[in-house]
Amino acid sequence: MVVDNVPNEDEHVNRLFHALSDATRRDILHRSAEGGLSVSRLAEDYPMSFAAVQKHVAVLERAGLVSKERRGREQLVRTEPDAVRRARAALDRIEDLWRGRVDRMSLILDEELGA
Amino acid sequence: MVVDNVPNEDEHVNRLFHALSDATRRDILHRSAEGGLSVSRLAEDYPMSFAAVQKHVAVLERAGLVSKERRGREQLVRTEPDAVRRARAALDRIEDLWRGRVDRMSLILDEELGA
DNA sequence: GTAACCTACAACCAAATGGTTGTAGATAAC
DNA sequence: GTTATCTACAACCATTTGGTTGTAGGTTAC
Repeated sequence: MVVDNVPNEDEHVNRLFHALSDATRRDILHRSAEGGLSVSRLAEDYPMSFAAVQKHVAVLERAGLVSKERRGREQLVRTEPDAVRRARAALDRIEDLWRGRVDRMSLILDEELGA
Repeated sequence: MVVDNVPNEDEHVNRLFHALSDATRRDILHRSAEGGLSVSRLAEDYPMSFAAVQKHVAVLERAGLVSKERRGREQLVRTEPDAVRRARAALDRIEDLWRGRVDRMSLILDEELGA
């Protein structure tokens, strides 16, 4: 049995892009990049229930794109720039392949295969 | 009423990231970046039916990430670099926002420490 | 203390997703 | 011409997703 509470890299990238595939979640990312917004504050601006926004934040959190910090009774959401950069790196790998940068590619492959 | 058979930008980005949120599809992208592979050729290497791979290619195609070119009885798949770049641009917007915040912060820090 | 607010989480539901098998149409090979 | 190959697409199924409402616990305000 594979230990899958320690997700592998593929699963992590899956979650990253899945989290980014929803306009509400991308908007939450944008707004939370500015500073710490509470979940209910975020929820005010979307045409859906508080619980729905809470779920969107949870998806972003599982993807590592945001983290939450408790302050009093509210939970402040802030985006994690490292995760955004990881997503970009995944796209870079695809783009590099297209450009035929085989040299950089083999380096990256080594990385990915853990060799 | 919004004309929505002409998908707006959000919908397009949704499809882009959704297409990227699956490891099989990312692998197809990687392999199709090298050159034109037929769908059945692609399908050989995945532990699923031909129809399943066909669906994955369709998802990539709807996202604009690949295009198909008929050659004889086979359909050659090749990745569209422009779409990959569009996805990166969406991430760049998020990252820019964050970087903007950091720049402002370092500015403030500079002021405080330097003045 | 009580009321109001913020969050967590469960239960439920419709729709989308990711897979399957099966059928059918074109093209290539023999 | 027949057969094999490649693709398209429909129908079906289990699971996930994205939304809802409802309940409960913690924190702040009065």
